[in-house]
Amino acid sequence: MYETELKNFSIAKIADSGQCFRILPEGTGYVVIAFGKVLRVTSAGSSYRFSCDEQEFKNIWFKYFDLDCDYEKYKDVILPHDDFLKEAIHFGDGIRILKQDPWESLISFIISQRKSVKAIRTSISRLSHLYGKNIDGTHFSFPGHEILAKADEAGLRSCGLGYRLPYVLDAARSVDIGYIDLKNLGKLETSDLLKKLMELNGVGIKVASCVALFAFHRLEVLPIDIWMKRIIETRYGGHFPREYLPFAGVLQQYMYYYARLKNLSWQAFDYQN
DNA sequence: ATCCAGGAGGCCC
DNA sequence: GGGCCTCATGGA
Repeated sequence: MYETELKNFSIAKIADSGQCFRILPEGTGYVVIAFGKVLRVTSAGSSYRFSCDEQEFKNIWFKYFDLDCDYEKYKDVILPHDDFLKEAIHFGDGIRILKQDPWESLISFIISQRKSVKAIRTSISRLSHLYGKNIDGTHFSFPGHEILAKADEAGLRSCGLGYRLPYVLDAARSVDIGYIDLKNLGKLETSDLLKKLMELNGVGIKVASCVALFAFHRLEVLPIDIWMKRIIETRYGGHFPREYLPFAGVLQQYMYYYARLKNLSWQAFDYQN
């Protein structure tokens, strides 16, 4: 058990921010399944309790939650008349950009295309139960590439992958044979990282951007999904403000969370697909 | 029941 | 390079 006070940290908001799919409400708190481990998180007054010792917290979870980054500073970059971002950052205070496992992120966001966050969670949960390791009796690790590369199609189909099934298989095989070396991708410049990821069938600019942002912490990358398209179109006249570009990924996360959870209306916005 | 979802590939021009 | 069309399926 490790207990600590944390600023700008909300496990609930992070769990529902659409960047990760295996932080789930359980009991009075949340359970995080990552790196083959299970971490329980509960709030205790103004502090948080984590179900691990101090050493594990500092070795693994401190980095994962990006706790050495000060998120208060993003309030200072809001442009004078940008009430939308002001609202979004206020509403989403506590969100952080995680540093997730690149392999799990890659497969997760390949699966994510044209799926709701809820449906993505379901697919990844099934995938883990079917091919992952039993960690503690009830939670299963995300399966490694060596397992998925040899997975049977019937099993994969039962995970609800739909037309993304060959994409997942191809990616697993590409990583398994070393065509994609995830350990070394982090050394690449962002544009080269995106290019390399997009060599995979089923990985376009949006999925590559999510992996770059949520696993490789490239905060300048701006993933544009249907929600961000609507936001940019209706709130920013079709162009994401260039003043925000150096950390567009972070600001985008507040906007996405705000729009999705407030279920904003888009007036006459008719953009679809 | 009908529509939507953290999109991408394959055409065609 | 941009404009359409299609893709399988869970969730609301």
